[in-house]
Formats: sequence, structure tokens, C-alpha cells
Amino acid sequence: MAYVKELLKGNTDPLLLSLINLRAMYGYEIIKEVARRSEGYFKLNEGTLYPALHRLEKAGLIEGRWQPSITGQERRYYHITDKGHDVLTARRKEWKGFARAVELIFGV
Amino acid sequence: MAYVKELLKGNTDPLLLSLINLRAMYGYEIIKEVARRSEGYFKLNEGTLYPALHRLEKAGLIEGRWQPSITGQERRYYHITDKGHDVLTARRKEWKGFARAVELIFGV
DNA sequence: ATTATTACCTCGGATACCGAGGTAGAGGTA
DNA sequence: TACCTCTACCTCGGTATCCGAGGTAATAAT
Repeated sequence: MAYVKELLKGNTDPLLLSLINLRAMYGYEIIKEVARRSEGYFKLNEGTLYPALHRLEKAGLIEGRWQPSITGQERRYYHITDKGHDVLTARRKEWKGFARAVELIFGV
Repeated sequence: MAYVKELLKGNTDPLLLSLINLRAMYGYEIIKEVARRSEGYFKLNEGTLYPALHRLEKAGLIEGRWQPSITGQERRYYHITDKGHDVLTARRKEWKGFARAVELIFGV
């Protein structure tokens, strides 16, 4: 729905970093992995994912490498960089601060 | 920082509803109350707040009433509506689902 | 031969945040 | 009086993000 879409803003990048941090992944794989790990909660759109990957690569947080799959089809595998790892650590910490602040106001 | 700004997206409305649900408040007051309750974490800007209040009022979730303060200055106090109360309940629930999904991926 | 799936991509519309700017009244001070 | 500060409201333009729709091309299945 429209609301989840808004919530996602600003969280896409950290989520992608978090996954790529586990192992190198390619775009199409990430979409499924995000859905799987979030138990179906997140359904990342391609129009969201690919620009985000390019954004992260441009920022030097991940690095893409073309590699053929067993079928011969080319895939762009993204690897996390040292800088990306540092940023991920910072983002996770910020997330906690943010979630705490929201819940202070919600009074949960 | 820029990142918190992005995280805020989509959360402003629920946060405002949550505060106005406690008691009728006016804009200027809300800015301070948000900062106080979040222990300084959120610093809501006027350019964010006032459009958000108008948005919520237009959606029928809150209702503004002009009332003079003791000094005689006019303030627009916002009251939550029944619809607003329902939406708040839904938003809180959605927040929990969202926070859970993020943490599933973060592996926190 | 045709369809489905994998896998990548871009573009434009809608929406939200924010900084900067503006208006105006009340209170204090020189 | 003149000035400044604080309260209290507002709008506008720039920037960034998400998403749906559309496109390309290869492989796999029918």
C-alpha cells in the first residue's frame, strides 16, 4: 500500500547493503531474497532496486562485476566494499536510534 | 543528517497523529513536543510540519480550531477525529510490522 | 513457434522533506 | 519611540525517492 511505500524511503539502501554484506548478490536475486527474508513483507520493485544499486555503486559502497551464470546468462554481482561495510554499521546503529525515537513518541 | 531526513519520510504523519491523540495541540507546540519526547532525536522543520498538518486535516484525520491563547494570540489547535484515531491504530500496527521486517533483514 | 522466466535497464509522475523566505502580534529594553 | 526577540502561522522551490510502465535480450518450456 501507499503507506509502506513511504516507510521504505530511506531504508532501501541499508537493506540492500545488509544483504550484499552477507554475500555477493545480483539484482534479480536481491528482490527475491528481500521478500524471503522479510517473510513477504517487502516486495521491492525493479524501478526501485536498480536505481538504488547504481546509487550505492556510485557512492562507492558496493561494486558490481559481470559474471556469467551456469546457463550462460550474464549477471551483475554486487560486492560490498570496505566503505560500504562501514556505512552499513553506521546505518544499523542509526536505525536503532530512529526506531527508539519513534517508539518513544508512539509510547509503545 | 541527511539520512535521518530520509528515515522520517512516511513517519511524520503517524508521529503527529500520535501526539495529537494525547491532547489537542498547535503546530508550534508540536515541534517542541516531538523534540522533547524523542529526547532531541527529531527536530521537525516548519516546512515539514505545517504542510503535514494540512495534509492530515484534508484527509479528515485531524480537525483544526482557532483559539486565542492567554496572551490573545491566535493558535490553531488540532484535535484528532474518529477516523484519525482509527488510522493511528492501523499505523502503529503497520510500524511494528515494518520494524520487524527491517530487523529480519538486518539480522538484529 | 510461442510463451514464460530470468535479468537487466530507463523514464516520468507523484509525493515528501527541508531551507529560506514572508507576515504579524506580544513583550522587553534602551 | 524604536528595536529586537520570541511566538505562531504560512508558502515556495529544490532535491530525492518510490513506483508503474515500458523496453531489451537471453534461456527454458510447451
